[in-house]
Amino acid sequence: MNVAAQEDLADYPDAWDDNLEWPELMDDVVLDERKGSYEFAQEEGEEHLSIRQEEKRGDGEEETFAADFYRSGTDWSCLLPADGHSNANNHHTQRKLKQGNLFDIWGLKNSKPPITSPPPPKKLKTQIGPLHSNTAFAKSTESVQKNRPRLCPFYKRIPGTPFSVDAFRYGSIQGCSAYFLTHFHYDHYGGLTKGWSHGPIHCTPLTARLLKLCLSINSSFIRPLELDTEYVIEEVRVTLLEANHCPGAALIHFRLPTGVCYLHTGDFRASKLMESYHLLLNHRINVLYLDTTYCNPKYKFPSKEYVLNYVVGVTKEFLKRQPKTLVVVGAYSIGKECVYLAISKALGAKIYASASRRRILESFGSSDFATSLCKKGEDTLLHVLPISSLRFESLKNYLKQYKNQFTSVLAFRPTGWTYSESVGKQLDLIRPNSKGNVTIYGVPYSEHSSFTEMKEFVQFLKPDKIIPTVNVGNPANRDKMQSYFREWLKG
DNA sequence: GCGATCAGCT
DNA sequence: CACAGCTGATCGC
Repeated sequence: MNVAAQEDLADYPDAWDDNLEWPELMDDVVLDERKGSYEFAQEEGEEHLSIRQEEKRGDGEEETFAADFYRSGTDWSCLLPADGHSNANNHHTQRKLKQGNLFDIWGLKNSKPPITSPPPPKKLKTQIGPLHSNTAFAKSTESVQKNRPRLCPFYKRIPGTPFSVDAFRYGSIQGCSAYFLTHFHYDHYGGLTKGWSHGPIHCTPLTARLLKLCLSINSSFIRPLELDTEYVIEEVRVTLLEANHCPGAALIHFRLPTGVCYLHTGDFRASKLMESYHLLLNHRINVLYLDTTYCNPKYKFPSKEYVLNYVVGVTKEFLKRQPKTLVVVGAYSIGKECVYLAISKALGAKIYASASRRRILESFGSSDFATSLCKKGEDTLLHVLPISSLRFESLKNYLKQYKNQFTSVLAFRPTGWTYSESVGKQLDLIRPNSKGNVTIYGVPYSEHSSFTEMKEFVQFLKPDKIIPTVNVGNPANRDKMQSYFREWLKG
């Protein structure tokens, strides 16, 4: 998930009212009138304007994100089309499009020319006036003045429970006595520091180890929960399920004493295997908190296996032509390990990783890493590096360290990004970017669901209600996603 | 001086 | 736009 998107939502008044009372699931909802004044920065003024318009549309009734979802019940059609969206759309056409072209990143030939747009308005620091001063979140006036106050967005709380999910950046959350962490990625654990003392953190045993290893979280606040095991926490039955994301990532299934069931996907890549999870087969999900990272049909990518095959094939071919090649795989802290494991197994090569990365990989407790990691770069042709170092200049310099053994670099940048309608599964169309003796392949290895995978998962699950947790920062996006959900679940 | 946080960047 | 951060600057202690 993206931090900026979260921030966008954090700016969305309704989404972070800590005092928001959770409505009964299917009841009509009238949310409290928002109080407090806002001074919106120039920077995000347009966004806020569109939000405010949205709030005000209708006959004096509030039309907010939370209200939309909680009013909707099982009837998707009651989500009214927005009148005020021309504004939002305008805003988007004006937004700067400075994204690197993904065709370039993947080295695809049929690169579209970049869309030109007028330069964005100058950014100004956001300043928000006294806001939610009646909540536990209103920090000292100075910090409120200087930093935007951050209140837990409503979609990070589980109604009818004292639980929050992936919400550590908001200090002590009022009414929250158990904090859940779906997986160990910064945008989900952000805010956790070794001084954490706001309540117990529930997560998988692997994530628990990383909390201690990397963040020095006090063990007394960590509650490891085994996968596929039901725990009763605060009278709620809680079960973690494998999420097919990064190591230790879990879906969280909540079953309340009332029988109401929630599924929070955290970040996940939906798969057919999940359709055999007993909990998902046997209990109707009332609300699905869905990782909507790629909730757009333009996001298509092949299966992981397909991409791994491709990577191994490219590597073998390359080594035939250039036997003295150093193979580099880019990676974040955790995730995408399969890319270098696949190469390692195919070539029978050890994997070099920095000491800090080895500590993390070894903590996974997997026999794969126990046997395949090595401590010295000279001992193998296969290295894992931070994905940020996969640039020509950096790799050229890196190669110099090993100039006695290697004369060229073949690097893979696994990314979930794609927006190609035409490429789809045609990995043959991927072309590397080369400069001198450094070759970089961007490959579509994703640890989030493709649009189709997401759709099939939702259609299998048939939840009463879906709350997207990603890309919810602007109304147009939310409406678009809701219309997909409606389409998927109709009939 | 240190850790935490933030804007900007990829 | 977004992945999941990283970097360097700034803030608070």
